[in-house]
Amino acid sequence: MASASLAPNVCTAARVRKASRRISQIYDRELAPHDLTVTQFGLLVQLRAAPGAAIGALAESMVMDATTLSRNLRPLERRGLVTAEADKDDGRVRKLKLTPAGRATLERAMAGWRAAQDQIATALGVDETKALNAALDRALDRLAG
Amino acid sequence: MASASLAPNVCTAARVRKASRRISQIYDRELAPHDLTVTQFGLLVQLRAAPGAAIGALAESMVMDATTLSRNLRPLERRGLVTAEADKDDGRVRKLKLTPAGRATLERAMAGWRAAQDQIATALGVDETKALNAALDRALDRLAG
DNA sequence: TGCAGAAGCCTGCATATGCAGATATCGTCC
DNA sequence: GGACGATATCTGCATATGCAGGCTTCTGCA
Repeated sequence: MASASLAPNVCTAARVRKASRRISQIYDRELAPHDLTVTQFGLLVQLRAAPGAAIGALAESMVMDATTLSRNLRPLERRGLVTAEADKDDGRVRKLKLTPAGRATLERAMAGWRAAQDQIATALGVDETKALNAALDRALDRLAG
Repeated sequence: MASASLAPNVCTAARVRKASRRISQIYDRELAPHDLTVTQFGLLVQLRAAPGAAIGALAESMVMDATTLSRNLRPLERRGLVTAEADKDDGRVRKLKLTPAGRATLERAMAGWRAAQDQIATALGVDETKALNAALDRALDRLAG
């Protein structure tokens, strides 16, 4: 019988973390010529889709701690790709927006993103990629917390 | 037709990174009472399975940069859970081993790991969990590089 | 033997991640 | 109007992650 010491062989965390590292590497390398990490690219995409979002709401939608997001924004603000101005109605809230430079950088970086996405699709196959995406979506939905 | 601006909606990186954050959080919280992160727990498990492993080989098996692994070992060495001694035959190599304290810590932490694993299995269901694990394994295999 | 290239590991740099706790603001209840 | 709890964000701390570049050691070939 399988002993308890073999248990970590079925560890979901080990797998998803490995996959995250590997896949992040692929995207990071394609995005590097555009001076963006995959994290930063994702933030810009989110902000383009939801201009004026607050940090807390954005953090929740990205399944990320608000403090992490707050700090991840720092390099983008410093480079002038994102601005954060106080909400008129609620002094606690910082409303995030893409600057024109941020929008332009995102446009250019899209080519790198597509290249990375193609690498994944080529390696896994289109169907397997879709299946993986769907499985991850289901997991995220069920683990929402 | 779907415009290019919607493309990131099908981004595999965003999904796997979100899932990694969420799942890591679950494991980290269960392992925290044992003073281990999920990364550290994983390292101890690997070293128990492959005593005397070198950093490079271990890094490759964990799909992790060798420099990252090197630094991740630091807290474990400092706490006396892991030792690294020079290889007799090759002065470049550091052979990693679990100390008795490391082994004992791992034993105790196994309960936390099981609790986290149970949370995943309960939320996703056993079949879905197996399917997700299998999909991640396939992806890691195809993306090996 | 000696040297050139490879291999293994490290440091420096920058970002990524989350928890605990602090601060400021808002809303509400009295 | 003021106190109190809730909310939004930030700081301090520690670990996690990978790239560029450097040092030491090994290996193979001349």
